[in-house]
Amino acid sequence: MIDKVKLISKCKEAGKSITPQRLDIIEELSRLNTSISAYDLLERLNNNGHSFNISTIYRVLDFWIDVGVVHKVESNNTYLICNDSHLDHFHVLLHCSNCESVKESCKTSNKISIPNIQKFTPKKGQVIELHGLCSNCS
Amino acid sequence: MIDKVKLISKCKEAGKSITPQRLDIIEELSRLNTSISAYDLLERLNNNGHSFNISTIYRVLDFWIDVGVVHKVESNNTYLICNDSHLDHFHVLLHCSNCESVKESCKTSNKISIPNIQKFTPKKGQVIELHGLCSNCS
DNA sequence: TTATTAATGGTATATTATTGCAATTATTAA
DNA sequence: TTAATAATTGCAATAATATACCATTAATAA
Repeated sequence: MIDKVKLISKCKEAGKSITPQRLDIIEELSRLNTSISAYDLLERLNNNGHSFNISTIYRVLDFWIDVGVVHKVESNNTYLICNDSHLDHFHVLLHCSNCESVKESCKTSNKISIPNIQKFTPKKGQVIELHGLCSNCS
Repeated sequence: MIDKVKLISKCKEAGKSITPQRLDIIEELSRLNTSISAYDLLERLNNNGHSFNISTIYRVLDFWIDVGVVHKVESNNTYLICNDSHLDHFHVLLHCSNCESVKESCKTSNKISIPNIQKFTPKKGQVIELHGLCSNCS
């Protein structure tokens, strides 16, 4: 489960406020151990007593992405809670082609190294998706 | 412009055949120097005398992705012709957050290095998208 | 408290992608 | 070559993902 105190302090740092909806949605996401689509998250929440609208889900996910607590997994349009929001290294998402799980590699020793490419300046803290086979499936 | 002879030989290797539609579509893609969405590609083609259906565009793009000649840019749902289909290294797409261009880094010296992460086995030849500022915009 | 700003709900709609089936084209077998 | 078979394409419908707009509600500041 997510650490609410930590969340609140992150929001304060970013000058943003937590609302009940934002808390409910991030808590639901934190119950999962893999990524989920916006519509599936909506369904889970609404089957569980809530009655969110899809636009709220997208807005709240974007809010948490802004704060640095959620990543969007671009290759399958799902959303994943972020274990580690340090901005000084890349976040590596490991996407298993077999079981479809997406996990974040959070060991700092696993820093990916990217050479200076054609004078391109990579953004700090960005997400890099790697596809392959996870330890269970390989 | 794309090298047709090379394309044909790649298809043969993969046991696939080239059709007029497949050629027309890949030729249009090769006229661009950045990535394009499926619907925009459809519009360009159809403004230019063709009358493709969107499903053909998607199917043909998937065909070329299979052959290794096209990459899908997952972060903005566009498609990019591939300069370099070697399967033994990662393809790095440089996505400029300012001018929105997407270019492939094709120098082999620019190999990205990824450590062994949690016993994860990365797929050969996969595409890695990097976001940042290109040389023009930084 | 009142004014102002921010967030949410609801609907409509935009964007991206796939499916099923018929028609056409290409390939293979006879 | 012709018939049979397989692959591809066209077309329409629809699924899946995401955003825009505006009214309402909640939070914050004066």
